[in-house]
Amino acid sequence: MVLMTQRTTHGSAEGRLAADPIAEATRHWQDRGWAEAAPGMAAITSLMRAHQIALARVESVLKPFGISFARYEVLMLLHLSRRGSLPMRTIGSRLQVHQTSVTNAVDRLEAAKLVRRTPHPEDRRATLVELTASGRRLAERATADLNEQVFSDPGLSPRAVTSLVQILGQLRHASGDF
Amino acid sequence: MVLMTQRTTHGSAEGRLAADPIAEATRHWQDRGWAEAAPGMAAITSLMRAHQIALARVESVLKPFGISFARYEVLMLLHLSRRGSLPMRTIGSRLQVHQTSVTNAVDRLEAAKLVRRTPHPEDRRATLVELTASGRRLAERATADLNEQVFSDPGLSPRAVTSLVQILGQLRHASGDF
DNA sequence: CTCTAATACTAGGACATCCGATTAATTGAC
DNA sequence: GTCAATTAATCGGATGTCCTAGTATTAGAG
Repeated sequence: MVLMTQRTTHGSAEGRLAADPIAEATRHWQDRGWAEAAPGMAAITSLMRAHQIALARVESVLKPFGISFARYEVLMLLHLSRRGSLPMRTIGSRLQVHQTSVTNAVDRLEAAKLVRRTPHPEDRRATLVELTASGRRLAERATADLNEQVFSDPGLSPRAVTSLVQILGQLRHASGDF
Repeated sequence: MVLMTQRTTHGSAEGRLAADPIAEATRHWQDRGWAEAAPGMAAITSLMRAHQIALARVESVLKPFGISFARYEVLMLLHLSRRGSLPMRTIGSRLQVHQTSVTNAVDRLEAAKLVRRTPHPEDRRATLVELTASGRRLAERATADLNEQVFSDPGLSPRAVTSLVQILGQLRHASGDF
């Protein structure tokens, strides 16, 4: 997930920490005459790696609850909705994932009795996904832990956090995310 | 991948574009008394979504070459190495992925004759992965396309790109990535 | 009202990732 | 030197994501 590099181990004794893989990749790009694309490569590669790190942190907190981040998102989407229920289709749109991923997540959540599938009253093609009492409890407890263990201290200064959200917002906007 | 929100469709005529899902999530967090964790939640959620977008862009460029980004990374790692070959183990360390993911990627690359497995001359436990001529050509062509279609214009101003790399660098560093 | 087009979901398959367990080979301690 | 601990790979299994159908059901055109 980090794209080439060169963990320079030359340095001193007992293999001191490797250099930043992304800085090394940038150097490679420049040496090969791709200087114009180097910053973009570094940005995207950083994004991939940071995502991997953040996801791992989040999943480790959710692990005790027996759910993945994907399933947590479905749970919270329902939890924060007025009725505590939404059509499958809507869940996919809000989370921006493929329909089949929703089917998959809901299958597992339903097996764990955290949600329940109900026929949509007005559209017989559709299925409503409804939070169960235990699903709601789990969503609240998981959020408390996530807020405490990850979101309250994401590993960046408040300024950096704001800046990051702003920049990624630009990127998302440029891709029609909103 | 975006965590709750509420695609406000209230507005005007023909359902105007939804509001930013992450801004909405932030509002929900604040309304529920989780203000302290809201920025971190927004940052991590933005990261997840931006990653998804960036990955999709990259994969669409690589698709014609018949490889995924994961396999492209392995190819480039070998391409940029001195000998054009590396032990499986090293590939996993550089890319920061599990050993089994490397086995998986190399299996597919080898099936496509883009790399070749060779016994390590000094350590019989290890296996060297070596780039084939066609693997090297593909790496160069894929990089040319990636540089041109994605990295040269990642969807952010040069200033934002620099800032992003810097901030994600902090985050990676805080997680011991380098 | 009827028939085609669009929509909602599920099924099955391809990939990628991680984890735990297993096999083979190398290291290091006594 | 010999044996336990460590290290390198692979295998099988669980998840998650996307894609391509395929099945219902609803909507819209005529």
